[in-house]
Amino acid sequence: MGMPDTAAVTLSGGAVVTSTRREEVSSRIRRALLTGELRPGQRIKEVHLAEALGVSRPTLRESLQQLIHEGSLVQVPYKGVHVAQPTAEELRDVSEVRMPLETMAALRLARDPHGPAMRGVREALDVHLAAIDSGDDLQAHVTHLALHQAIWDFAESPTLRKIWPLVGTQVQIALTLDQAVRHDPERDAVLHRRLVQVIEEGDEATIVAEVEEHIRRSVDEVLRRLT
Amino acid sequence: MGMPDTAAVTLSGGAVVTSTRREEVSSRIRRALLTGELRPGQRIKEVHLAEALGVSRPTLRESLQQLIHEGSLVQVPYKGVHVAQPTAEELRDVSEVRMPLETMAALRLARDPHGPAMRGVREALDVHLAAIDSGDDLQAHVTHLALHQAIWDFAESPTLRKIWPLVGTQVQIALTLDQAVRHDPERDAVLHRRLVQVIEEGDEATIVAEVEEHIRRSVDEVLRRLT
DNA sequence: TGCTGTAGATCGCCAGGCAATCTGCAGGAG
DNA sequence: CTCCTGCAGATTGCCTGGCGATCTACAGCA
Repeated sequence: MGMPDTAAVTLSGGAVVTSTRREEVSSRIRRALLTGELRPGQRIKEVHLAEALGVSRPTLRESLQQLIHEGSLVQVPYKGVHVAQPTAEELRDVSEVRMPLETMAALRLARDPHGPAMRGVREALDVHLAAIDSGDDLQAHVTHLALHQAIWDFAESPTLRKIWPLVGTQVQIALTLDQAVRHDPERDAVLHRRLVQVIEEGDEATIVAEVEEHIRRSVDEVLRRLT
Repeated sequence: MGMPDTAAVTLSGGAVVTSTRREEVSSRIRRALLTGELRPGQRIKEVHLAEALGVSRPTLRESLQQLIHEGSLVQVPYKGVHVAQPTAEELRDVSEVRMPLETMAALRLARDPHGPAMRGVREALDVHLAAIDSGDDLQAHVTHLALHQAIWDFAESPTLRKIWPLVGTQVQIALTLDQAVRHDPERDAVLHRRLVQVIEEGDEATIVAEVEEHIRRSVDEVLRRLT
């Protein structure tokens, strides 16, 4: 069997290792979007980026298709690809869709408050809290997104998992803009701690209200900064 | 200006004409999935399909990435690409997510029951009814999907529009399976007529109930046939 | 009968290149 | 002086041809 060594060889590459180059490239670009290395509206030149990533242009283009479909990137024929730059309108729209779905995810989690899924979410919360304490703004940002993604992921719905990128990246891009100006990490900690706790306690009505409130608050905050 | 002749040349190509070859290929494959020309589980061989479509392999691969992301196709590294074949579990899951979203779309439409959006939905309904009357099963199938898509599209939410493919293709693949066995078109006509009418009348509670009922019924029917 | 190994098919990826299209800027008309 | 026109450079869309990696199937052997 050829599996073992394939896995062993790639252990020191970085974070997660994907089996194909294309996936690797996608992850790297996603990461760059997270860290703000690629900024909203920024133009992407294929040859340049392909070279920087050490892959051929066709392979890069396949990767870009994925990210374009997720909404992180936007493609205009013969003009090129640029990082998405959601308008206030679009952010409101995405949050409206996000509410019932994240609520659904939370309710699913609440059905087994002490199972492995909920443990995974708690863990994501802890990591986020630790990042906040450490004072590393970038890390706080990344783990913040990871916490919300964990809620979607651990809900064990393949459909929700497929939808998350569409919703998550818009949120992420908006927050990335914000990131430098980010303040009041303490409040952030309190809010997320409470969110997770409410899910664990499992009262449906409270969960619905809390998730909606959480999302609404988050969007409002971003929108206030955009205007 | 170089636009006019570009448009003129392609007038006789078929339905909608996309500016890039890649998009053209994507549409064609989507269409093939709709008509059942490509069946669930079927393996796709790149060279073969590229040749059949008259494009190069890299271009086809870019197209495939899109469809893979939409969930119509599934890619297994070094094994190849095949048409998705949702399990009963996945179909239940997708319908659970579909309910709140299609409900949201319906509620949005109901806010302006006589506006252009609702008119578009009505039109889609009429086309569907006409197809049923004509006795053309394939056309009935296609317009059925188109009607539901219209509900999502005319809700004017960019996020819903982006999510639709993820949800719609699963439904579509399931229904395609079913298509040959499809019967009782009269009942289908009644149900969809009622669905649209309920939305037009605009009572929120009724809409919520009707959409949920409609989706539940549809999924149950497909699942019954699968087992 | 069950396992191993080899050959063919297919995929992942690359290099290099050509035509179509967009963009920016210089030059001429009003 | 402003606005339009036309050209050159940059960039994308797409193609051909090809090489190594990996999977699958079948034949030979224990």
